Amino acid sequence: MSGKREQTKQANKQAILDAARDVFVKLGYGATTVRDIIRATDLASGTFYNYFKSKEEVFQAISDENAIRVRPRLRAERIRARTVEEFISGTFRTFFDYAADDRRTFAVIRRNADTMRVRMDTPEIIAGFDELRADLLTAIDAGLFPPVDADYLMASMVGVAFEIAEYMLARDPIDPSAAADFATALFLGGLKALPTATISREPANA
Amino acid sequence: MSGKREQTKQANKQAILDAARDVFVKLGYGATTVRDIIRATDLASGTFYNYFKSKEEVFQAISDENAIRVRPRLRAERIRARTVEEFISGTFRTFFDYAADDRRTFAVIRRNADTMRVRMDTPEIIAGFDELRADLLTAIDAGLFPPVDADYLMASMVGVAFEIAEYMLARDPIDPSAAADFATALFLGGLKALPTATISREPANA
Amino acid sequence: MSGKREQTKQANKQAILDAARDVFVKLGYGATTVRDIIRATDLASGTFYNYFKSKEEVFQAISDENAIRVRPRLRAERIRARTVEEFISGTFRTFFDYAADDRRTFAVIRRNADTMRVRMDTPEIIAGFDELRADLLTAIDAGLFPPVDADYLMASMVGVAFEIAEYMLARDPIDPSAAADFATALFLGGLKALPTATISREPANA
Amino acid sequence: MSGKREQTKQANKQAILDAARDVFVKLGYGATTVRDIIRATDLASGTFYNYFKSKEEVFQAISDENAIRVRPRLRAERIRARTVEEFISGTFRTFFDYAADDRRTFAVIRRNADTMRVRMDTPEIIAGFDELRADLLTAIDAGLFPPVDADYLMASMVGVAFEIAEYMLARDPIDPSAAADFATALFLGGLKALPTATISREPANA
DNA sequence: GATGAATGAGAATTCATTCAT
DNA sequence: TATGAATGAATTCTCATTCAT
Repeated sequence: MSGKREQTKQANKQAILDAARDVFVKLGYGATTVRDIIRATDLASGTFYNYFKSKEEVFQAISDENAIRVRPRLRAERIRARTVEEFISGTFRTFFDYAADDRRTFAVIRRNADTMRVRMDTPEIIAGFDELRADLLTAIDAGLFPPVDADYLMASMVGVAFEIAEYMLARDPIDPSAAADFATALFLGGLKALPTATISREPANA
Repeated sequence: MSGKREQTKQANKQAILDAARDVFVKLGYGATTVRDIIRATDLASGTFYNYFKSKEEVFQAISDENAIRVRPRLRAERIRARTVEEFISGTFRTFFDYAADDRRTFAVIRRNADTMRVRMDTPEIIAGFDELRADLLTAIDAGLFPPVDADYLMASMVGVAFEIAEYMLARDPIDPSAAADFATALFLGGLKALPTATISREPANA
Repeated sequence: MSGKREQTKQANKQAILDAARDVFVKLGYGATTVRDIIRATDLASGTFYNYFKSKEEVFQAISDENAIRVRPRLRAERIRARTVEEFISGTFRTFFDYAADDRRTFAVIRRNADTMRVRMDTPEIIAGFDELRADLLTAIDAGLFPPVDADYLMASMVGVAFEIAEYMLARDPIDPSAAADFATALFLGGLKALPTATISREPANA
Repeated sequence: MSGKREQTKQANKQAILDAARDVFVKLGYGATTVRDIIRATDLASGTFYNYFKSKEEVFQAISDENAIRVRPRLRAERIRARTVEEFISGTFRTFFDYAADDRRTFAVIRRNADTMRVRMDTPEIIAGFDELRADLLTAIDAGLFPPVDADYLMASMVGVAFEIAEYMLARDPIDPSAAADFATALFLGGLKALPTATISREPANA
């Protein structure tokens, strides 16, 4: 299971994943072909099929790899939360920290092409949304949250998280903490609770 | 200008757009080919190219058509707004009404493929985001809004609008008013201002 | 036959021929399409077919137009010739003068593309070759020429004329007289009769 | 390097070249499509593109293959030449021998289509012209030739060689020796040095 | 398992030509 | 006659996938 053979196998698989991530970011998912991915490795075309069935599968593997990495952290934050504040701020903080850390992979699912902007949610990511929803329901049951529409609340958190992340990553320096503060304040107190800022007139370009 | 010739041209162009919208919804943008679109019309393959250069162009035409239709309405709402409440609620109400009305087109840009969920923002849509941002800045200048981070606030509104719309459209009956109330309350007062609801345990499937 | 209608017809036909000549020179015969020719006029595509059946026909019309223009001159020179010298020098002189005058059209049949060099002989041009051959036979019969292989002599004259013309047109200034002198001397006395020249080491690039 | 794989590759490439040559001769370069070439092999369409990018590339490969074969022979003749006679006669003799030997390939670059006659010179052929020009300059420097216009002399030899070859190949029997004698005599002594012949009144049809 | 050439279905696109206006 | 959009056959070319080595 961990002989030399096994090592090569792992190395090949990883080489494909790494190459694919780069190519997806560069060309976009739609325009990427299996050939493009292979060309970005030093493997032969046939070898690809020893590891993946299609570019879809590679894409999911990359995307899942990350969802799987961040989901448990998000869960842990929410389970540990004793107050609404902790639930909300823990979730956003973890998410933005992760997005900042792993922004190359983030770029795979959230791509700004020449003209179009695309966001792709894989099953694993969507499962993360369901998890959030379930945790919200649990929190409502526990009396932590008022009995609000859990779908819409989940949707709101997801929408704010992904959309702000986009603009956060376009800034220099990248400041996940500020992003988390903003989102948290919004959810806890609405507009009037938001941190005030020096306003920039530059056009946003995420 | 309105001879039989001109009429036929308009009809053909519209036939392609209609067919394309259907095919995009059915197969997803990525999987759709120009051939698929042509096959869904009763036109000859060459005719497609008299009107569009590629499926990208058709997609943009469809997407833009709608952005162009809803953007002025959104602007009007925001310009008319005399209070924060009007600004926020007017924006969401208009957006969700539009999404409910034109949900077929909405499905084109926000599509649930076999497994993946994709959202695509065309330049025209993105221009709508910039417009919102500009209006927020104006409102801040006018003292209507506190001086908050306009990019993040715009991002939050966009994220919440698109994400809630998704779940709203999955419900029966579709209730844009409730969606608008939810989003508005969130932005005006945060979580504790949200309308309470009878909680459904069914999994959300947007 | 010469009403306004007739004038327009002639003008249209000429417009097509002119445009075609330009396009043939620019793109080469092979790469040129009927659409390219039409685009270079301000006529509609259908109009083309009122005048020509295909690009082949246009090409031939252009090529023939010229062959028809120069062939009688060549004939006249040869018929008038009372000596071998007059026959040879008259032929070359007329040919090179024509090539220099009408070099734009000459470029249509003798094109230097990026990499390849192409020469195309239309039936009208080939008929000109046959005419030369016939005149040579007449001259042999008349005792003007020795009884040599008329085909090969004709071929030699044609080969020398077209090939030298190529290089002549690449020079600045273009000197048809020098070209004619060279070719004439070669045919009358061979190498040792050739005019001596200051030798240029620059690579020839015809 | 010479496994079964490598053998198959060579065989496939050659099969394409052979098929292409046949098709070019049959249909003419202009009318030939990549499909035509593929159809003339028993390979799959995609295979063509493993070896060549376009019909242009195949054409050049065929044409170059031959230019490369004959050029060294021509050079050798000219370098070995100790007199003008040897230079001229060696060049023509070698050229006409080659044309007679390899007349199938010769037909590719000098083709009589339905109506038009086309001659195409690829870069490799043109390089052969430059080589001749360089050798002429060397010979002039060496005092072998008088200081004549090397471009025009080269052009004359090329023109005569290709044009006579055309008619030579149309005869039965094909007699490269006679062709060489004719061309050599022309260049050495002009018209009056040409071999006399029994005159045929049949129209030449090259 | 790795290789990489062969495969051939099928996608995009062009283009000559027609024909209703 | 002129127009120019529609036509659809035909062509180029790509690409996922297979399979002999």
